[in-house]
Amino acid sequence: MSLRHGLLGLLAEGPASGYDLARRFQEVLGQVWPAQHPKIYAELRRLADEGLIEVDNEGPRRRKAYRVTDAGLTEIRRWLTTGEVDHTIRVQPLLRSLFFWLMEPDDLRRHLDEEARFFAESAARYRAFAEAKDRGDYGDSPQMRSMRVTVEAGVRLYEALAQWATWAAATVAPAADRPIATDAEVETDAEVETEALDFRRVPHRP
Amino acid sequence: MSLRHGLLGLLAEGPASGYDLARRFQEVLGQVWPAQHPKIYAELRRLADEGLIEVDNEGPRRRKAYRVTDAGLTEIRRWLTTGEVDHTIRVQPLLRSLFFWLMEPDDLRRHLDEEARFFAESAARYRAFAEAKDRGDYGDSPQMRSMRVTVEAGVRLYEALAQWATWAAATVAPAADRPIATDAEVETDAEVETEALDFRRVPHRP
DNA sequence: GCGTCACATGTACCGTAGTACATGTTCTAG
DNA sequence: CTAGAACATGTACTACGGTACATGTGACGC
Repeated sequence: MSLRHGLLGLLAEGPASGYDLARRFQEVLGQVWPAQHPKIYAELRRLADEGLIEVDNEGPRRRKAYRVTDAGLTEIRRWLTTGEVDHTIRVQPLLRSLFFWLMEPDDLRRHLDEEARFFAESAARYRAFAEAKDRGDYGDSPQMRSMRVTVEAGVRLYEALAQWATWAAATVAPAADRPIATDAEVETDAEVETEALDFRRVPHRP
Repeated sequence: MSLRHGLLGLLAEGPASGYDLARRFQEVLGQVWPAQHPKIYAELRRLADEGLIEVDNEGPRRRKAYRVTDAGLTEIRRWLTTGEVDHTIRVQPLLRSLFFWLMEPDDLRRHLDEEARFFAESAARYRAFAEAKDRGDYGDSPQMRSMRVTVEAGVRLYEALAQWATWAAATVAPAADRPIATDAEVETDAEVETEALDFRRVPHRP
């Protein structure tokens, strides 16, 4: 039931259409909280039925933008302050790691290398945004400050995973032909060529 | 479709009943990959229908233990080496953090303190197990070595989250009446009173 | 001998996530 | 002026996870 509150929260920043919200979800939360447009449109209708949001304006191409109502604002605040936090972290690579003992050392090594690279790239992408934000590239609204905090979590989480994968490769399937890397050496500073995340607000084109 | 492979992987360690598997999922993966017994029993039947597992023995109280077949072993190996890795990390606290700007500073501070405490405790619990393992408390099977790797990820992930929450509290809602903590100071070494995780193999009582 | 706990397995239902498919509209580049 | 991209919204179906409910069995203490 988080999609519901995710939408409510995004709408609290300003009116947006289902299409806008789908894109924002994808850009900002793509790796962290995927949501498909069919679900978004359906949920928006339900939220509107319950009076938590209402149509703000209708634009070209059947575009329909919504805004939160007072009831909606109350609800998202209630969820944030008194709602149960779901602490499960569903990370498939962790599940897989339980079964590493079933893999051929070569396959495992290759697998962990790829994982490390992927996580390091993700971390670098998030860090690039964090740094842009800290330079002031995106202004300094309260929403931006919150997003900065979210992005920081992304950076830390992906860095942790990248370093874990590297550590795991050295621990579980040490290669004779390469030096065992230590955590310090694998700092994910990454000169990785990263396509920058676009966290800018979706412009409202009414 | 990870439950399927999770069960296959656990059964690769040795025969077990649905009940055993439910308990192991809960103990080992409770916070990371929850799975309820109804789903487990259903999936076991499906796996048996497809010939990936078969009944090993039937015990008292309708107990039915399964073991993997060769086909099942092949399948789990295939999944591990060539199956697509799902890299989404679904962490509700991250979603929530996007909306921190909607919270009262006091509520937010309280919230982040609680989160930090929770994550630190989780990290400490996993670390306690990791240390026990490193002392040799649980023997040294290949499975145990894999589990050690999984647990290491848990430790790192929860530590990262704990430090993030503490950092966020200091960044987003700094309290006038308390010093701003730095990352270094909040090392999650935690003298937290933790109930140790029980990672021992579920004994087979036929 | 009886109550209670842990063992052990299941059915039924609901809500949500994901995928495939379908459709109409405006803008822009050639 | 037309092809294609991007905008914009939806339906239908499938897979999956979670909760509630239901039932039977063996062990153990009192």
